[in-house]
Amino acid sequence: MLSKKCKYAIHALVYLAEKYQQGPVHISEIAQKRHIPKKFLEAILLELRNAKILHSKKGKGGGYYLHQKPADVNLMEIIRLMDGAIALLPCVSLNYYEACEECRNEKTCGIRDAFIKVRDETLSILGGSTLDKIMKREKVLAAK
Amino acid sequence: MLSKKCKYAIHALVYLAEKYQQGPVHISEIAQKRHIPKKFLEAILLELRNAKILHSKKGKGGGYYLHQKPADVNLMEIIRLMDGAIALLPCVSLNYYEACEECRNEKTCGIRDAFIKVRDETLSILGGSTLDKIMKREKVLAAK
DNA sequence: TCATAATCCTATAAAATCTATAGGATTTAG
DNA sequence: CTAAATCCTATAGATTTTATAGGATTATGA
Repeated sequence: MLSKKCKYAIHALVYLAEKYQQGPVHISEIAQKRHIPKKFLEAILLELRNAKILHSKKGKGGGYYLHQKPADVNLMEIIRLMDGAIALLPCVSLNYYEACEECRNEKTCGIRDAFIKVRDETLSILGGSTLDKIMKREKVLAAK
Repeated sequence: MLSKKCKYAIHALVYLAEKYQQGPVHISEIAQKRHIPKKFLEAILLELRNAKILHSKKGKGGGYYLHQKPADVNLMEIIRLMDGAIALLPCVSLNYYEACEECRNEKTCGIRDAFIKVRDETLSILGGSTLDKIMKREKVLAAK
């Protein structure tokens, strides 16, 4: 399961994608519209900014806005940033690898195989899910 | 990420699959061979037994053994039992569904789509991963 | 220049979950 | 009847998640 932090991040980014190139958006506005605790959201947006996914403008009239195009931000990178590994086991994680203590020998462990497949399928789907596509999908669903 | 509890369960079940139809196996033996804290493992095996995945024999000469054939136990059911939902969002979970608070309208939420795909692919892979296949895989890898 | 409005930043509180153990009750074999 | 094993409930300890507090910093514009 994704953490609330991660879900908040995704929702906030979709919101900002909808306001792409319309100037900085206040934390308060996003918090209110998406029902996210403001102070928590503040920390999340800061992290997204440090990761160069968002830009910010300080002071009066400031706020947050997308650094990259909505087509260039995908769910895989957001989740990795917020929650860490996407793989279900540390020993099959590409970005957060750790050896499993229970396995005596990783090379002969028959369990990893399935989790490698899950990892690759998951990365493929999430990597292809951009803010752009999510927005388009919302429009399609809203039109029904 | 799977919990340790879940990883322990999988390893214990693979161990018991290797001893299928060879009589009850002591908790202590599994704990020692797979480096799992004994008391923790005890609780896990009890849960697997209550779920009819394992059988047990009490008293002297007792222990645990598989209730079903290794070909009939798969990773999907083990993970669901130990960790709950396999889906990454509660609002796309088949067995542990909950509405997302952030979404105003689930029907028009563009985010769910990708997570439904991830869920289906994951269930397909884990559902097809039986103890039997894991054992066979270990033999193949060990022969290399 | 200065008041105001916003983000920035660190620390920490509160809650929930995960991991592990304690201790005795119960059952069975011999 | 004793020893060896699971059964069961409770709970302690550790870690992670969620959320907030409080002030520092920065930018705008009157």
